[in-house]
Amino acid sequence: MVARDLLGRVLCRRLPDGDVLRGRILEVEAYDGPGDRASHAHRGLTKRNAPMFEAGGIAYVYLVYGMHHCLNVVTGARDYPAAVLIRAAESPDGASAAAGPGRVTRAFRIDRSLDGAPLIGPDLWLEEGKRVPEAEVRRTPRVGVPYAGAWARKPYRFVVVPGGERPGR
DNA sequence: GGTGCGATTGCA
DNA sequence: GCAATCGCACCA
Repeated sequence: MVARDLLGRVLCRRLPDGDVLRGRILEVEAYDGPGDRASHAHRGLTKRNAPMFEAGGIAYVYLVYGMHHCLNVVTGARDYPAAVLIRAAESPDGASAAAGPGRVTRAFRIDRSLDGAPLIGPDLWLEEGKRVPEAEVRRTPRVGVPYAGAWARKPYRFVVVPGGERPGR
């Protein structure tokens, strides 16, 4: 599964001033296919979710609640809407972690100008990182989608737990 | 052309 | 517990 393989990869972002921010991905959620009721794509192609219907390898960035951006990695084939929401990553400053999709995009200065951008640079890209061992991967149901019925309970959320102990949240 | 709400966060 | 804040999906 692509979502699980994104854990540990390094999210990289070049700012307008040339500085580069990096941080390992620590938490993701998968949204898979038109039938996934938790996905923005389940009602079909719209202006907002259009990038999800493109071929994988690009970003899907949208604004939620009028104040927070969320970053997704589009993973499906063309016309098959699938994406992985980046919910948490190491903070670029290396000190703390950015936990929560809105915090990740804020820490990396990601907004809708990157919607649909290819994930192979120049402003946003992914690098290989140390693979996260299975012992440190936790699977849980997704967050914030209680309206999705049975789909809300699918264990499509992947979290890196450094010690290999205790599920997050 | 008008209205309601969300893949959230932060503060009371 | 609840307000903040706005693009856009949906209905008329």
